[in-house]
Amino acid sequence: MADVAERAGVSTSTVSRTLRGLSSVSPDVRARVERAARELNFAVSRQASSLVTGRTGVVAVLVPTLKSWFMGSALSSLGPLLRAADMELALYVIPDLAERASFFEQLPARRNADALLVHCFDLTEEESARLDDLGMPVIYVSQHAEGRPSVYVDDAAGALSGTRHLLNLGHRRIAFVQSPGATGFSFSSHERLHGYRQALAEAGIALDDSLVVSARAEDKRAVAEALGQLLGLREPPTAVFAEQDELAATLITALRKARIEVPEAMSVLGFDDQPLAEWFDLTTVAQSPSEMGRVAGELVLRLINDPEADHERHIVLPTRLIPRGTTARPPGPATEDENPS
Amino acid sequence: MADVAERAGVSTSTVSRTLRGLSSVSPDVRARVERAARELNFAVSRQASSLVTGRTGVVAVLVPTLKSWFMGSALSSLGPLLRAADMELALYVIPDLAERASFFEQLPARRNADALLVHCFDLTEEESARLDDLGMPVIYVSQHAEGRPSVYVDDAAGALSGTRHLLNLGHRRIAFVQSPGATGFSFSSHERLHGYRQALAEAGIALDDSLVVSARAEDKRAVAEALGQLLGLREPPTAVFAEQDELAATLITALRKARIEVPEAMSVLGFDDQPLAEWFDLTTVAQSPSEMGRVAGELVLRLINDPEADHERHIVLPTRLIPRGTTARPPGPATEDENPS
DNA sequence: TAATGCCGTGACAGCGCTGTCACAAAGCTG
DNA sequence: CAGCTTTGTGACAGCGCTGTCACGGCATTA
Repeated sequence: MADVAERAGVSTSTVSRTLRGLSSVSPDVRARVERAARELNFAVSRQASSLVTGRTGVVAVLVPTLKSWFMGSALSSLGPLLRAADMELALYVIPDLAERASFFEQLPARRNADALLVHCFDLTEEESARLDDLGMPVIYVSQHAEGRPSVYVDDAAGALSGTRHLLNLGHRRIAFVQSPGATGFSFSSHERLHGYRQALAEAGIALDDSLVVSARAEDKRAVAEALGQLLGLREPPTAVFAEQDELAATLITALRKARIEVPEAMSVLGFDDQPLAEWFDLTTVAQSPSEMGRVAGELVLRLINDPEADHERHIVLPTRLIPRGTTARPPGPATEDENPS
Repeated sequence: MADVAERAGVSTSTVSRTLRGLSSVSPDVRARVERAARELNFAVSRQASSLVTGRTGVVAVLVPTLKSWFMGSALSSLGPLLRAADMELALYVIPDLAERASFFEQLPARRNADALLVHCFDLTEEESARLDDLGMPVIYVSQHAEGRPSVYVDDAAGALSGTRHLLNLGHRRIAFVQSPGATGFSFSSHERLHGYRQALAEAGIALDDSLVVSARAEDKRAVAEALGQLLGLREPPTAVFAEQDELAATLITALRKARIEVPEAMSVLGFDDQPLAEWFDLTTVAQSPSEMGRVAGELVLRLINDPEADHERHIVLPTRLIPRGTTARPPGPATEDENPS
């Protein structure tokens, strides 16, 4: 910076002011400084300025993985947004519980970021409490954190409308398939199940726990077994609501293999609307992770600029039902069932 | 840090030495300092230390998007590796040409990282030259950069073995479908085409340019049209080699719609082995982006630690052919064709 | 016993910026 | 035209660390 100052014939103070875009610099000095900076290929050192300002210009982002469509989309919209605000994005990929423990042990983001964005982790209260002590805004994305700023999709409402759609088609026996993660069922999982149950209750249909089964989405064998449980019931379902599209796709594959036509003999409904859904022509409840990334990014920038302000703490995003080809009226005399007693 | 020093009854120098793990600290002092640091919830400020050491502890990573399976997998393996080496990962998502121009204009990574990892961009020579001036190691991932360190998959060899597989099955009319990106055909694209041609040449089959068509993978209509070109030939192909799995999946969908059985009437071969391939039971040439991320991460760490060392500049990763259900012998009296004159 | 070397520790400057204050010059006001 | 404000600029301390150097104490050697 001293070099630039010398070349432009001004003090380093003035160079600093110019490069930060402060207004109290006369136009010709500004021009001289900018030229000098360009000629010398100069860029301010973030390290040095953050040392004095106390702001790092970094947003730390915690994600469990980047392999999922969801994370990829969220970060793909978050990234450019932060860059436009002249912020860096420090990424922490925490793939398993061991890494997670070591992360919370060291908390490497501690003094090295202005805010933290935590994606989809379903943290324990203890973990959240540690993050509270970080001394920076922490935003929970795609999960609900009591009393802390968070951005998430309205899973319950989505599942509610999805289930209603199946009911409206005439289905009365509707199964729900859940997928547990490494630390049990996620918050989203619970909410979606809740929405499903609410829709059934609303329609006056008694809950039947044998219609709710679970299997890890990645484990095709387990999914097939879960399907088997449903097919072996005295009164099997005519529709299956899968908590995630991937699960739905696996179910469809298994159903086809068993020569059970989708949607003629069995309707399948997904949740997410990831690219796979289109390949499978899957009716699904869409959420938009890129929208979520954008909203979370905007919130984080607001919180950095005034952490005290009374921002909306919980931003809940809507879902949309996308009708495609895997749902239809149930087999049999559905017309008569449509106006139940 | 002063607080820790006071609490432990030592100087800040000693605290610094302890926390950096230098050996010249007596065991009991080390224990005292570590306890004090833990009790005060202290972590060193990277900004401050990088100011004096000149090393930022950051690896900047440039990616075009994170929505692709490829990027997600690469970063998912890179992330934990860098964290294990106590490095931060600064992510720059550059989705379009405008962002790209502005990135190269500002070069925000300039003094804020120790190394730069550039993924899949097919940079112009001018852009690469700018990066050379950055004063830090720059590693090109999944692309070939003349005279600069890079990590990429052996696309030509992969396409060669893929095409050979089709030839071995008895196919003689084999089409190749390419997908152009925003800046034309990628390096990989060219290499794969090259491998395809080489296999044909090797088998003594004359190249027929009408068998090489192109369509953007995302544009299903365009892919269908490209397929139409092939089907409208006087002597249509019996197999199609798609440059990417997504393209292959779109082709399969279009073929099914046209009631052309895969693989009975037409074999389809992909390239990538992304999750979609398994859903489509697609025979494909597999590459491993997570392996690539790992290798790139190791290389970057080596280059940071001694930039002058004579490291292997180009790391070429192998591909593997994954036989699945979308390739078969060509229709008709293939047995006779198998030993061509 | 004196000379020598090594080990563990502390003092202190300085990394590259920014914020504060001081100050000169120019523009107002009555 | 004196006295005020406003504007643009420079000097300088200090952010939180680390690297260097100096120094006291102990072990080793002649």
